[in-house]
Amino acid sequence: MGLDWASIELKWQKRWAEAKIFESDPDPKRDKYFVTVAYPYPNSPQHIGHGRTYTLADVHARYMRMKGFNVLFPMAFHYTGTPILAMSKRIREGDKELIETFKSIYGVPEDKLKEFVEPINIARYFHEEIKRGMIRMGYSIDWRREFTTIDPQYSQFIRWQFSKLREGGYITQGSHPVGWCPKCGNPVGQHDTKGDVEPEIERFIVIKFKLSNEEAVLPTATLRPETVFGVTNIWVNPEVEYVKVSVEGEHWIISPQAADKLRYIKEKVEVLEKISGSSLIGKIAENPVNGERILVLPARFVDPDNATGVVMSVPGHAPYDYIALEDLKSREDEIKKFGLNVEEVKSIEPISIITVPEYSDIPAADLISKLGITGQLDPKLEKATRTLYMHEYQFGKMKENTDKYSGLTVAEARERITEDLIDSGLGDVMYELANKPIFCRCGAKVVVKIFKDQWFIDYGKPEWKDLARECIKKMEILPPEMRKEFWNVVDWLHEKACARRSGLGTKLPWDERWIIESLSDSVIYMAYYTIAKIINQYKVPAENLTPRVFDYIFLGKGDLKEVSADSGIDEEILRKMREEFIYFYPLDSRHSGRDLVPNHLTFMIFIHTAIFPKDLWPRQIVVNGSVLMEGQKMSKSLGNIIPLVKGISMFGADALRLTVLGTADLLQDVDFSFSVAKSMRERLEKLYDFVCKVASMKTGGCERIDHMARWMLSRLQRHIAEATEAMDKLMVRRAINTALYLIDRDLQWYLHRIRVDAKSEDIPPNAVPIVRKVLDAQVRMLAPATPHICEELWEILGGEGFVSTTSWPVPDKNLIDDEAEELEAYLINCIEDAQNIIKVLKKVPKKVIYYTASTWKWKVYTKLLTESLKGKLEVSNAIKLAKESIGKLDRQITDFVKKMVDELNRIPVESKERRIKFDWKKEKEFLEENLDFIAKELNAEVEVYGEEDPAIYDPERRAHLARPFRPAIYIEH
RNA sequence: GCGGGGGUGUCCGAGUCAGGUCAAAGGAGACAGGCUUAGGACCUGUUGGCGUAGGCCUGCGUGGGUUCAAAUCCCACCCCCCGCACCA
Repeated sequence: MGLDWASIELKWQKRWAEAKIFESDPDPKRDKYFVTVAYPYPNSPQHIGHGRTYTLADVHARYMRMKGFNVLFPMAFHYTGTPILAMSKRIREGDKELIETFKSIYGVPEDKLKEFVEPINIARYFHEEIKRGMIRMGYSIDWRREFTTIDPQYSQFIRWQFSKLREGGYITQGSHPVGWCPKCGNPVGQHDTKGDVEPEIERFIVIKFKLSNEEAVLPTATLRPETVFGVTNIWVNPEVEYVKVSVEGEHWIISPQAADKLRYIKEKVEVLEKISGSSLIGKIAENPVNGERILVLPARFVDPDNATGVVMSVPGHAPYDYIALEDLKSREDEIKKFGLNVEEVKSIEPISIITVPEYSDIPAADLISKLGITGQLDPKLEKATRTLYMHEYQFGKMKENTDKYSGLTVAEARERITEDLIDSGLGDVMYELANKPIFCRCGAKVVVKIFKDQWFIDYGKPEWKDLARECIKKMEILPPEMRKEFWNVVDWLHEKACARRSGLGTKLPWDERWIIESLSDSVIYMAYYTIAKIINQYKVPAENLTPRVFDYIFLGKGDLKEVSADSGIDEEILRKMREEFIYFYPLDSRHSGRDLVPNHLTFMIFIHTAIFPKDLWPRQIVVNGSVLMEGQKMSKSLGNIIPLVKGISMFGADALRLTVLGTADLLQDVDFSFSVAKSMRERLEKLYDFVCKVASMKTGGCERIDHMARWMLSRLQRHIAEATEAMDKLMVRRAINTALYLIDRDLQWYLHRIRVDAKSEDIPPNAVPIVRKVLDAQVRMLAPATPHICEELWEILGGEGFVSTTSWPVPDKNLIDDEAEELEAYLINCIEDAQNIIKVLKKVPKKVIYYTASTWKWKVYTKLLTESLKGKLEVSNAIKLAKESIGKLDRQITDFVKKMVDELNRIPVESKERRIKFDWKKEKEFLEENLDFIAKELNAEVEVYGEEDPAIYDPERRAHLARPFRPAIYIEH
């Protein structure tokens, strides 16, 4: 069986489009609500994971629309960036893996694939594919405002943005190390490398040890410059050939590999001559910080491919150095071989310069013996080094033999020494890839290059950070846990490169060699949506969109007539654009995945504060987690990426929407699974069947409001309130859970209860109006999440217009009926108690007898209940109160009071407040009214007596156990 | 390291913000029964321990604390996942 989902979806998508209900224009009579979501990068089709963020934004838009707002929810496409470029290059080169991905996972047709050699064709293809998917998911987007980030008009907008930033002093220029492909002549990111490795750049401090009697230095490279005070010798690898190079006029002796690398870092690097490593052994150098005489010694662990290939030896605090030194000292032949003085070498002892808690003076030695390291090529040395590095950095203090750094923490000392060394020319900086080797897709080995005169947006500016903080303070951030994270990001954010040399995008207005990078041209485009409609409509030429035009529209600067004359844009069009912007801005809610928090979302905040006045800053950010596929991360290599359109054809758009929204809280990862999606679809089909059934039923003439009707309607109001509260915080999962499952559970109970007299499974006619009320609310509440099926159900139920534009239900306080709910809870308890006893008895019951509590018990109970609302009950006081209210006291009474005090001190205030309103005389009456139902549930005969009933049947003397809200029970078997 | 999220029963996973009716929703699996030629699907029941009366004991990463009362609040510790940029 099952529904024809596809035709229902198409039907409503078509009707929505025809009725243009999602096209929003300024309407001064209505409040606006502006929702955006980070636009997609069209280098692949969207998959189920992307679907989550967009669906959430759509649900939000739909919810606000039902709340009566004039909602604007637009969409655009982010063509800017290099990955598309890299992809087309790979296609051109016939990359089998990528072609296979496109063909089999993404389903790109052969003829289209051929066009992918042009980057723009990749973008155009996936743009259309993604857009189709969005329409098929039922997103309520105003498509009139669509654009791409390489539209010339948009480029004008971005140029305006950058001019503003530059005017505001937010742009700086400087040099920066980047991963670099020497062959392509471009910086490389993760997507440019073989195996998608992100180049990690490590910063070494080079400390220059001048050789005695020579015009050359041995530049040792280290990550721990503060240990220079503990240097006992220098290590070079005797089996390696070194070179003497001129580095900006200074002579360095380094490995040839280091010389190659330096070319990308230093201005002038020239190799002068080759020098064998062994010939360096025995030379004397001078420690630049204290003038100590330092001997050059041999060590095979020295890697010529790492940094300079020259290492300063700090045996006290570096396990490698310690073991190498011990090694050498124990081998006289080796010492002699290099012509060294045995006594001199043997006299070298580690120097202790740092104190670390729980370590001796020579921490390196501690770790060596602890880990049982035996030689200088032992792999455990790596671990020892890391451990010590971490401990000293965290807990270490500089000793008194470290000159002006003594007493500082290691962390402080490192910073200060680095600065001092570089300032004095005794030190320098060298970069190295931490995760080398890395290869560019073209095959060349990636190096580190200082990228000259790079343009930056200076997110490190303190005054700017203050503005950003102010914006965050005023903003709503959902879920609230994320606020802290934004706060931290602002703290550590610094200069961010904002332009690059290749890729699609907009050229920097003042330096056209550069293309504005994609995280920098996507920060205030929400403003552009407001005018994109008009630009598209009137086909406003890009060249007319001058900076003065944007100043006028977005900042209200200048005079309409003048701006019109100056730009050549009609006054009317200009005025309209200004109107749209003023009406829809600021942005009310921005949605994205949590991966964009440390970059895009924070940049958006920064740039808004730099360009717009405070009343136009964004008002809310909503962050959601990602989607796993059957418990695993989605990835191409696992082949578990399901394109969204495929998901739609498998489960239907609504079931898919429900699955990505209803199975995890905002921040948590959704674990998508086929079985869940399938059960969601089945759940919706069940709802459909039920609605059809109810819609076809005759409504009973009299709409008698009996106990169960009151109960059902009361429960419904609570669920509406709960779902509304949840939606307001975008806790969509909770809202769905309430609207779909909790309401249904109560509805099932309601139907179960009222069917007691009816033989058939049909709903009694007088209950139909109640059921319809429930369904009406349920369909409205589900409409944002599952719009297609809800439109269908809305139509079946005879609703007016579209459910998408009808109102969200409002709980009716007058229908809240505490008594009905209390009575019903009471009944369920009575049944469960009896069932519990039957279970323990392990007998089939013949007759179940309930005894309700006597008048005096109720009197005392009511008294104690009143008293307990004032504060904690004490047994002694309670006994006094009991005596007052019934005028006597005996063992039975005190036992009862003790029990009640215990119970009353345990139940929540809310239920006490409900109970205090309860008319206890109804207890027995209510049980009697429901005898048939209880009998059916327990599958036994049921009788009810009052504890004081003269005609009581109580063979086992159980009646005296009766308590208010808890009748005594006797079960005959 | 810094920052963020998280550790719940056989497993997955709610509950934690607003402490109490929480032995802890909902699934899955397992077991028993119904249906069926059989399997599947479906339905009913059981699924921490003890108990011939609605009860008791143990229990929500570990250890403390606050409280009449803690899965929920506070402190410390252990473990897992994610981010730390020039990449969308």
